[in-house]
Amino acid sequence: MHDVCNPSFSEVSRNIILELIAERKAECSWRHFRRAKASTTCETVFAVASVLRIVMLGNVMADEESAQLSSAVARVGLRAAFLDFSIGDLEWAVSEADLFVRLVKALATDSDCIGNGSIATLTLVRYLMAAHDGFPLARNEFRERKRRLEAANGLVNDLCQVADERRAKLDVIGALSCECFGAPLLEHFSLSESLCKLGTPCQGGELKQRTLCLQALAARWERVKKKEVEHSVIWKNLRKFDGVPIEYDRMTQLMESQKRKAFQVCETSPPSVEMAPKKVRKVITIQVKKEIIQKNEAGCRVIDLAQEYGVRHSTISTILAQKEKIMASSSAFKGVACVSGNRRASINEEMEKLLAIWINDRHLKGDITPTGIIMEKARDLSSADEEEEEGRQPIPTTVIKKFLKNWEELQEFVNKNHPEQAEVNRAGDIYSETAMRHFRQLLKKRQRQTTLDNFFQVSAFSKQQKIESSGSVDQLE
DNA sequence: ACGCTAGACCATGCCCGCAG
DNA sequence: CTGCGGGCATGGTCTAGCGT
Repeated sequence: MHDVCNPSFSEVSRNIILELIAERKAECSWRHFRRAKASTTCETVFAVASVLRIVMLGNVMADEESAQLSSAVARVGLRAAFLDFSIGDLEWAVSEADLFVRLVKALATDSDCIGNGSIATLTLVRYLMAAHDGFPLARNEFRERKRRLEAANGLVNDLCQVADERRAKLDVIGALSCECFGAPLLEHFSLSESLCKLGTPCQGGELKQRTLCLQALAARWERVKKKEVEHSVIWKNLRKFDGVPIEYDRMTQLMESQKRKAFQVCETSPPSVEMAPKKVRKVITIQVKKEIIQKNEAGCRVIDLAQEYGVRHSTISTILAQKEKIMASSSAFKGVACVSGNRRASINEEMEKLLAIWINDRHLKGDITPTGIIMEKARDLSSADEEEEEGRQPIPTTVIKKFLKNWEELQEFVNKNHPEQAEVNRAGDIYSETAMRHFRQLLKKRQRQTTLDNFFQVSAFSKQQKIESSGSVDQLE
C-alpha cells in the first residue's frame, strides 16, 4: 500500500489517468477524481482510475487491456492489481468521491459502453457501488460473484442462440446493470451523450442540473422497461443464476412461462440477496389422489406418502381430508388427466360420464364420431347439467311453453294497440332479450335432451334385441 | 387479445399432541 | 425435552370466466 504523500504520485497518476481517459475525451473526470485523491492511497486512486478506464473503454479482461494496465502499474511503481485493492480504501474513496461515483454510474449505464464491455466491468462497478451503497462485499465474496458473473457471460451466449443476439445480450447486461447498481440500464442513451451531459466539469448548480438529468434518465428507463417483458424474465433468471445455477432447459421453460405475464416492477433488493429457484406448482390428478387415499387406508403413513409422491406432508393431509369428495368423484375417461380440484371438474364429471356413454354407444354401433359432434354433444349435456346446478325446482315444460305463448300474445296485443309502438318495441326487445331468452333456451335444451333420451332408449332397446336374438340363435345352435 | 377476478389447491410455516 | 406426525392458516400459482 503506497502513501498518497509520495511526491511523485500526484503528477504520475494524474498523467496516467489522463492518458487512460484521453480516448474518450473525458478529461473532466479527473477533476472529480482529484477531490478524492488528497488523502487516499495510491492503490485506491489507481484502482478507481482503473475502474474508470474499464467503464469507459469497455473490456478490461482483454489481454491488450491487461497489458496496458500492468504497464501503468509498473510505471507508477505500484504492486497492486486492480482486483487487489483494499476494500476499506475503496469504501473511503467512493464515499469521498461521490461525484466520481455518479460519473461511473452514468457511464456504466450507457448501453454502448456496457454493450461492448464485459461482465467484469460490471463486476467492478458493482463492487464500487456495493461499497458506496453500504453493502461492502468481502473479497472472497466479491471474487465468487465475479466468477458467477463470468459464468453468466456464458449464459448470455446461450440466450443469444435462441433470441435476437444483440437484443438478448443487452437485456442480460441490462439486468446485470440493475443488479450492480440497483438502478436500471439507460439503454438508449449513447456514450457521447453521456459524456456530453456528465463528462464536463461538475460545479455548483451544474451538478444539480446533472443530477436532475440522471433522474430524468431513470424516469425514461421506467417507461422503457414497462414495455419489455423479456427484461423481467432475464432479470429474474439471472438473479436465480447468481444464487443457484439453473439448467438452460429450465431457464427457457421459465422464460416461456413468464412471458405470459405482464412485466413486473424491477426488483431493487441488495445484490447480496440470493433468490431461490422458482417453484413449480404440481397438479395431482384424481387417479393419483385415489391411489394416495387407498394407500393411506392400507396403513401407509402420511409422511411416507409425501416422500413417495414428492409432495409436502400437508398436501397429503389435505387430500386425505377431502377423501370422501375425491372418492365420490370419477373420471369417465380412463387415462385422461382429469385435474382434481378444478372447479369445473365437478360440473363436468357428470357431463363426461354421459358423453362417454354416448360415444361408447356410437362405437358399439361402429360409428366414427367426429370431434365437432362430440363437442356439440358435450355442450348440450353441459347445458343440461347447468340447469340442474341451479338447485331450483324444475319448471315443467308445458308451463314454459304456455308462458312463452302468452308472452307472444301479449307482445302482439301491445304492438297492435299501444300508441307509441317504437318505444314499446324497444322496451319489449330488451325484456325479451334479458328475461324471456332464458326460458326459450331452456325449452330448446330440453327438446334436444328428449331427442337424445329417445336415441339412447332406442339404442339400448336395439342392443337388448341383438343380445336376445344372438342368445336365441345360440340356443338354436 | 388482453386484463381482471374468483375459485381451487399446492406449498410453506407454524403449532399441537404424543411417544420415547 | 426432543423428535415425529398431523392439522391449520396463509400465500402463491394456475385456470376459467367475463368484460372491454
